[in-house]
Amino acid sequence: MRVTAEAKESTRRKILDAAQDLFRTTGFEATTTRDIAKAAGIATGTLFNYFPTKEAIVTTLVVDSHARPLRRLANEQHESLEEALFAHAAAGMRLLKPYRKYLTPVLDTAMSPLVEAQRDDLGQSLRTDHLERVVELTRQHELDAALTPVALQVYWTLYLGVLSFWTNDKSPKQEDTLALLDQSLAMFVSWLRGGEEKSN
Amino acid sequence: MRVTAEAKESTRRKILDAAQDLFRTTGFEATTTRDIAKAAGIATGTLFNYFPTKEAIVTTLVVDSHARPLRRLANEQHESLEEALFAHAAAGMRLLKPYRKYLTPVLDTAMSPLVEAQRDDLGQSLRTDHLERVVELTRQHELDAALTPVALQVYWTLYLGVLSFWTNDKSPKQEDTLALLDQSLAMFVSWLRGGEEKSN
DNA sequence: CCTATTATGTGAGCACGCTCACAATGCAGC
DNA sequence: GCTGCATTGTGAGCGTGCTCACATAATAGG
Repeated sequence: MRVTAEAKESTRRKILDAAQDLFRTTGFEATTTRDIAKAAGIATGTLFNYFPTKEAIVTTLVVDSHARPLRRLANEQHESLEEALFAHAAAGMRLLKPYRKYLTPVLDTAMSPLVEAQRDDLGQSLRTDHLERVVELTRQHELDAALTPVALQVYWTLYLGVLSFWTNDKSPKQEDTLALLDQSLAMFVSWLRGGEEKSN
Repeated sequence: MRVTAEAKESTRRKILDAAQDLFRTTGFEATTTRDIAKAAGIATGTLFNYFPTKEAIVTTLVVDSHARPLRRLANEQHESLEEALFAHAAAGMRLLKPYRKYLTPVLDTAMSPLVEAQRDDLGQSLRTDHLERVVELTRQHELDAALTPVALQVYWTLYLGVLSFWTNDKSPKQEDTLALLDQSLAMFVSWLRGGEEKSN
């Protein structure tokens, strides 16, 4: 069961490579599953032996890009929580950058604000990993008491809003997106501080 | 050209009624355009003479529900801006309530956070009308200086996040959604206040 | 080695949203 | 009324994403 396993992995890679290539050049929606199969040199049926849906392919591409978890810059101390969260979000977006143009299907499903909406648990890790780090950073700034489930829900909504905006950002270096991110996080953090004061 | 016009309007209504009925009982995705056509007593081709896409049908249902603009409670004065915005959003959701279960396609397209993503201008009014009232209320509380385009973008993101959550809210009376709305607006308004202070 | 069993590949075919060439219908000008 | 034009209705058919009954290939047991 070694030849088989290798062949299987090779087929999987061929699909992902072909898909990535086509998505980049032709776009997600304009690319047909038949196109991907042909480019990978397999039958359409085979493609669906490896991925349950077309979306699962693009989601896998995105998730795989997060496999090597950005070394967390050791513990590069950021002055403020804003700065730390900004750096964190920006790092996530750096990983997502190659997929920016066809991120929409991933946002709609795998990263949906609704936990219950997760069709598969493929994208689950994107959300939980990101949020875990948010919790960690918040704790470092001793504001974690304010991080209720609702607060996390609000954070994720804001982050998705930023990503969604980013998808179509026409400004030269997407600086509009960074501005939106900055404002969103400033609002979020100052809200956390407010909640904390009350509870003290 | 009277008989014709009447007939046309009648067909349009038959489609909308049939669609609303089927969406409610069967759900948006499980309902086929062929089903709608059959229920309306027309051919599938005819259906697409009236609505360009299946989504346009559900969007039309939602937009039509906003046709009779909620009388604005005269000018029922709310103590705080939070309360006013909460009442405004809650009023919007009261209108949307019949469509809660199949609101997702509308959120994804017509109400998308990306203005550029609007395929047609059908849902445009949903966004602009809602935001106009937000501007108006904010002005009444003399905080409109802080209402930058970015701030409006943030507001709309938060509102969509609440609606998206609402879509799947399993809590008995959707009180979780109201809590989320409350928190989101509190955060937003206190952020506006902060921005205002600086600019004064 | 040969056979039985399991894993993988295949493409015709399904149901869907939507289109288009054409048929039926309604109405104006005579 | 009849004819000609415009408007509305029709359903076979297209291209999707995806499925399934089956073919093929690879491994394990003897």
